[in-house]
Amino acid sequence: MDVIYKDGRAILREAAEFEPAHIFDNGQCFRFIRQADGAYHGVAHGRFLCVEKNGADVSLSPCSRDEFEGIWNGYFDLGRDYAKLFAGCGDRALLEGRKYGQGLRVLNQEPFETLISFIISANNNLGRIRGIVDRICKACGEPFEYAGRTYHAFPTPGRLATLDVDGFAGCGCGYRSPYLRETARQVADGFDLEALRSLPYGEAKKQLMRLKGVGPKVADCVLLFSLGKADAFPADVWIKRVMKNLYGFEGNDRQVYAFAKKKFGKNAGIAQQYLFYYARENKLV
DNA sequence: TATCAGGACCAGT
DNA sequence: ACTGGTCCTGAT
Repeated sequence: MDVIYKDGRAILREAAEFEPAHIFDNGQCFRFIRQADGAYHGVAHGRFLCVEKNGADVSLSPCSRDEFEGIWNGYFDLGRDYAKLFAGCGDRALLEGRKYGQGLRVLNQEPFETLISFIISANNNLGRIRGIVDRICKACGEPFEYAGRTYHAFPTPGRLATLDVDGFAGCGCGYRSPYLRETARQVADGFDLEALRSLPYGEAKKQLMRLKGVGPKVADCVLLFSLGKADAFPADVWIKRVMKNLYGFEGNDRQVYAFAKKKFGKNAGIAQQYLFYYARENKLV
């Protein structure tokens, strides 16, 4: 990946495998919002970032060399060569999905933010999840200024644990409020999310599911989107429909995972993201 | 002990 | 009336 630094920006040259819309509007991330001019504005790692595509180049700003190498390179999973992914897999649906979804990348987000966001995602839709997460950040996330505007970092576990159930409910969390309060408190009290990185997939998933509001689907999302487990395969109602329609496979979460692991290998979770595109293009969902 | 099915559940569109 | 699931309960 060719990167140049200029005027406080990092510019990725000829970034065919980086398409902001496919990255930010696919449901993995809730804090980057499309602006009227097509750029995406968001907050991660306690800082503001503007992401926009200019022709074949991608611009990240503000972004110094240190910020790129220390934060965004990892956040956007730029160490992985997506062009080579599944190239020889021979699976028609997946290759079609790759084509339609080119430029999609699986982010490496912050584990606590991902955990809380996906507890909120249960029985919910993208627009509403964004609203709830935004209100939570405004309620107790650290404020900071950028270009004359105020933004909020995602709350630390300690800060989020100061919200009571009514506080969560006031942000629109509904019946999830007690789950969120309990989970925030558990993490604030020492539940070590980072430690899960070094555990094998199955063990890490079991640990996550001890937290309130975390079932198999939410656990897989946290593992895939924030803990580097590319084989985690979130089995939601949509992907189950895809599995049935494309592969004639039906089963419970565990069976879907086993099938996906066998079929798509160690990057099954990334394959899952592309399969959505195939399904969408073919009006299967 | 493990697995499974069924109902309840906020709130915005 | 619908929603990118989870919790709880009771049954096998």
